[in-house]
Amino acid sequence: MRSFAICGALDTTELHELAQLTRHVCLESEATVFAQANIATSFFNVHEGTLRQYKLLPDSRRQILGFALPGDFLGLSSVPQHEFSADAIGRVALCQFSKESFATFAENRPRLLCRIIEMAGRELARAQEHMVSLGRRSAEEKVASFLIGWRDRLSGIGRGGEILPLPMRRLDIADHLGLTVETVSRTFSKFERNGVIQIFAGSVVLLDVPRAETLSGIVD
Amino acid sequence: MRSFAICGALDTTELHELAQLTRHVCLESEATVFAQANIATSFFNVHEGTLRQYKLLPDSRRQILGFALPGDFLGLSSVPQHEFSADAIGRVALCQFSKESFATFAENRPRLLCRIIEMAGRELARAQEHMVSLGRRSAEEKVASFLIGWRDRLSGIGRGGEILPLPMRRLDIADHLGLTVETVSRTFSKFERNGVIQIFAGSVVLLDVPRAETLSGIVD
DNA sequence: AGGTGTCGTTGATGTAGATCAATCACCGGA
DNA sequence: TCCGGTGATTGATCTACATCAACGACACCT
Repeated sequence: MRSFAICGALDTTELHELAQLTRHVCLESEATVFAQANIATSFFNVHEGTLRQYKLLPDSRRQILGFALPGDFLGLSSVPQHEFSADAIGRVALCQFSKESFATFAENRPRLLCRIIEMAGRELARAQEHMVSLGRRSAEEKVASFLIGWRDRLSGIGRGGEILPLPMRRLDIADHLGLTVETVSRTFSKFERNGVIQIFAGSVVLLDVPRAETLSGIVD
Repeated sequence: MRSFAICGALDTTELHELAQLTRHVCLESEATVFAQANIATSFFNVHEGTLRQYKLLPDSRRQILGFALPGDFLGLSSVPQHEFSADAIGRVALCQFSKESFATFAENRPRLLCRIIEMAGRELARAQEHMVSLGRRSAEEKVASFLIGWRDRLSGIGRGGEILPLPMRRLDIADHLGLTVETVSRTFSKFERNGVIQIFAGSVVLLDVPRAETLSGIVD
């Protein structure tokens, strides 16, 4: 439970009470947590692993909205149906709450509600930053800022380190950045040729962070 | 005050109390409400008019995140600085609250907090839908889905009607959709040629909504 | 009325990234 | 061991949209 990001807003008694409402779920790779347009009956909290959250167009084009990591909240929706789909990249452990019982629990706990607002704000900020990438950055800038952003998120949950794991496939990165696999692959190769990164199976090493930051268009 | 979207969560006494914290502000066209990276000291609620919310890259590329309309909340941020800039498109009337005093007021009013969570969820959903446009839709689809979405938002606040006002300039639409002015203009012209819309200064009429919906890629 | 600035539109041309296609590495199963 | 499937990479070609350029319609000022 200690990885549950909203727990900071709860005391020991409350934590115990919340634990009563929690169901622990483990998912195999590629398993679906929920699908777009399904009725949302549960919230989820990521305990371990990585998920992709995505929307599909009728002709099966896909936009990956983001990747969820431990501590992230899933299914916070203002409408009864899920607005997007979510599935597991590799094995994933989740905490599941019924929407109803969680709502009852949270209803009269302002500190918890404030924490949720704060998390929603953070998520919105990430979405906005991503809109900049999708709308106004070149392929190189998209890939570079993705790598920097991914590294920062991982360090934010204490998973920082020399090697940067990339559990998602190239196609996922492409569908996240509004590019094709080929362009993502070419950009990775180019970065490696230029000594910015080193590519391994399922991970990269950021050899030249300042360079990557420049390429990402964060700095002038 | 009645247009304040969060008011539904308050009783008459509370409304009165909140009114004490409110400062009414009027802005001329092009006036800035707040700028990216400025310290956020206030929340705003749009009372009348339209605003653009945008992020700038160092080289002055711009991504318009969205347009704010009456009832919308501005400045809900998880960090002390504003994450984006906001300025007026035409004359705008706002309600301003100091962040601090609003926080104190909201702190122990769970119903209000829930309302804010709901609004944040709605905003996040809009952002996600927009990511699909930016990442995976063609220029035509972007423009068509923008028109449909704009119409729906206006009807949602009781401003629906035959003619669809577009207070923002073509450049704003371009920076919103990740296109250039020229492409937006060409697409508008094409739609008009094909009898989908009729163009006027500052507005359009949607002549063929089903067609526009098809073009937007919402339907097959 | 003439001058100046902004905005929208249209045309000609260029290019970043998509599409099409082939190859290679890797893995799990027969 | 061979074989089929998936993912990553690279090359050749194509195209949607950007870029560059020009012009017309207004609005505002003097």
